[in-house]
Amino acid sequence: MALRHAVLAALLDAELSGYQLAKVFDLGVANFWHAQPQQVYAELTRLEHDGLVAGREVAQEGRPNKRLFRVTDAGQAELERFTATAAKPTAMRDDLLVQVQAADHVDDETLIARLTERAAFAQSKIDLFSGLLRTMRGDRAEEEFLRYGERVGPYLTCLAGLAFEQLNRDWCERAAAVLKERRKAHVRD
Amino acid sequence: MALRHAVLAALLDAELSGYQLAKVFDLGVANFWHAQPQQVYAELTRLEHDGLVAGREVAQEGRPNKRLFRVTDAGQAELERFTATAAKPTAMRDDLLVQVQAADHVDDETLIARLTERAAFAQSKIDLFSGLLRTMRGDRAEEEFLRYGERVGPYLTCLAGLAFEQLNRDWCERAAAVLKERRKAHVRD
DNA sequence: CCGCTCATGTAACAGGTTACATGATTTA
DNA sequence: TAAATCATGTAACCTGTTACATGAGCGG
Repeated sequence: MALRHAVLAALLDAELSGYQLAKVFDLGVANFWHAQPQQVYAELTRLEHDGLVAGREVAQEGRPNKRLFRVTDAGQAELERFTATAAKPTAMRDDLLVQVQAADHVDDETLIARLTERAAFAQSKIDLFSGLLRTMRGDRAEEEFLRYGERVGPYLTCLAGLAFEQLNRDWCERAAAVLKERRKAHVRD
Repeated sequence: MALRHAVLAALLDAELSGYQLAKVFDLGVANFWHAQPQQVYAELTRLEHDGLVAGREVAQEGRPNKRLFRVTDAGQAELERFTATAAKPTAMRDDLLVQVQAADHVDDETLIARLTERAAFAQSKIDLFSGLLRTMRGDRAEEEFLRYGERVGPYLTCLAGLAFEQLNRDWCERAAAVLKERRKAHVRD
């Protein structure tokens, strides 16, 4: 039961439709949680059933009608309760790490390719997050925004996402460099 | 089908029993993948059935017998195939991030407590990983080990784990500091 | 004698992924 | 005219978590 709270947290800032929420939790954008659209729709149904969010139908012209959801008082209370419980640390689970663990026993050419791909992906997320942060803080300096800004939650999670992707990129580049160096050393043998 | 490859990768270095593997993938030690013991045993059964690992019974005195597993040629080939396929980037999924996303809408006292807890946990993993790295490289300098060491896969994944936990710790401390500062600012209003 | 480590599992459940389905409108 | 976007779901499946079960030896 974790997606529930992620959805509630996402709805704190604005009324959103299932479709918009699905995009928030999509791979490209997700800075604090990730989920498939199907999961989001299913969760919204459950949340509404449990009275933690309330939806209202909005008629649109030229495109399908949509339902906008907002957090109810019960939903707010549930978030409060959730925050009070300890969050168990995320377990490391990344295919790329498994592949690197197997280095020296698999083809390093392909492994270097995987690392290079991932570094590029991380870079694109870095660009995305940097832009989001700039938008959030507007013309204020970061320190000032963090002290006096009206809402820092999303900013802090975005900072985490940025740092994480920078780490990803740097580590991938380092690992790729190491494997390349070793190939040269090996050839010399 | 990801745990399979993690198990295969773990068995590259040594013949291990299910029990030993379970510890490798346990929360405390896992530097490249995490899984419950039950999952490990189940996966081993499947891997053996598929001929990717081979187990041999080892009789012991004073304690239960155990089965040691090693990677077969087919298992090696499977790992090779796996490495050739692109690994999809890990999706961010951390309860703590959700809690921080909701900051400004929930009690910051408890949130700061959560962040402090996590920072301490991260620190303990930093210590653990630092020790593992020292053990792996022995008396060699890191650069030298990475260039000429016989096996760098585990070292690289451990480096990733270390960097990740350092990031965790730093971010948690930063976020907690920001929330504390804001409480002061708020009181002054 | 209590709890820990070694050693291996089964069963039920919760959570997440993939595939499939529909249908209108806007953009290239 | 093909593809992308808006908008919402169902169903089957795979993966991971939690609870439970067993049994011997070892250390405090």
